[in-house]
Amino acid sequence: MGRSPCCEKAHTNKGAWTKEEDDRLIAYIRARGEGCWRSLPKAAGLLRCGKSCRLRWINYLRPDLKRGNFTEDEDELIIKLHSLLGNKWSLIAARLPGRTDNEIKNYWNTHIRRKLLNRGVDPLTHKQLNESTGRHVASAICCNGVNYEGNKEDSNYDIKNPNEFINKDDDDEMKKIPDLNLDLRISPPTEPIMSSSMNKSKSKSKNNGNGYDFLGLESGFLDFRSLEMK
DNA sequence: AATTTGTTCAACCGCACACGA
DNA sequence: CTCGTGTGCGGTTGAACAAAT
Repeated sequence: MGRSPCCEKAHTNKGAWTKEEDDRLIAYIRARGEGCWRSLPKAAGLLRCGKSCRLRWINYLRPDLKRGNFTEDEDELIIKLHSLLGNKWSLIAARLPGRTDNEIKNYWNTHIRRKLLNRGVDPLTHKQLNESTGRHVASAICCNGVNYEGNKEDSNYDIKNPNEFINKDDDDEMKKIPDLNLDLRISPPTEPIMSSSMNKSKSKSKNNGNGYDFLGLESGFLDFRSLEMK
């Protein structure tokens, strides 16, 4: 019934990784490098499927990961990039050094979405809720399971009259980012950069001087300044 | 102190795509 | 061109923890 499993699941561990498994994976990748995820578990002596190993490495074990809280700048960058790219978490992550798509996705769902709603912005459309259709307003509020009328943090939000939404802190914050024009586009990248960056998976694993070209700072393609405002 | 409810985030799942045979 | 395989992505789940009752 259904598809066959992505890999041999008999005799594979699931759930949280142990310290020992982490150590084995790190040691193996240090010695052999990334790639060949399907065969890696066996070679590394891990009872995990390749996908699980890849995810663990990318999201947690990679040495270039920046752990810890997101900064205000990162928040704003994520919001801006999401308005451009939608739920393309991997593309957004590529522009945030040391952050993973999974981390950003989680952060979006737990923090930023709420933050935007507090500002009266629909996280789906990035438009003011009062500019959205009634359906959008309803979905943004109801489907996120957030009750604004009962939320202390959202005391400035009048659900009956989003036009009246005022938040001094957010107003100050908007002054810090006056260029947050959500009607954005990305200027066409130059050819060689485009080909290297868009040729994602393969080039990524082979671009292995010391890992990834986060932010595209080396290539220049992903430089935030290349985001062009209308 | 015990229980319930809410939140966070690591990990899983299935699909889509790229690529080589 | 088709098919099989490997990889990456985005959505979802659920365990662990925190806060509220």
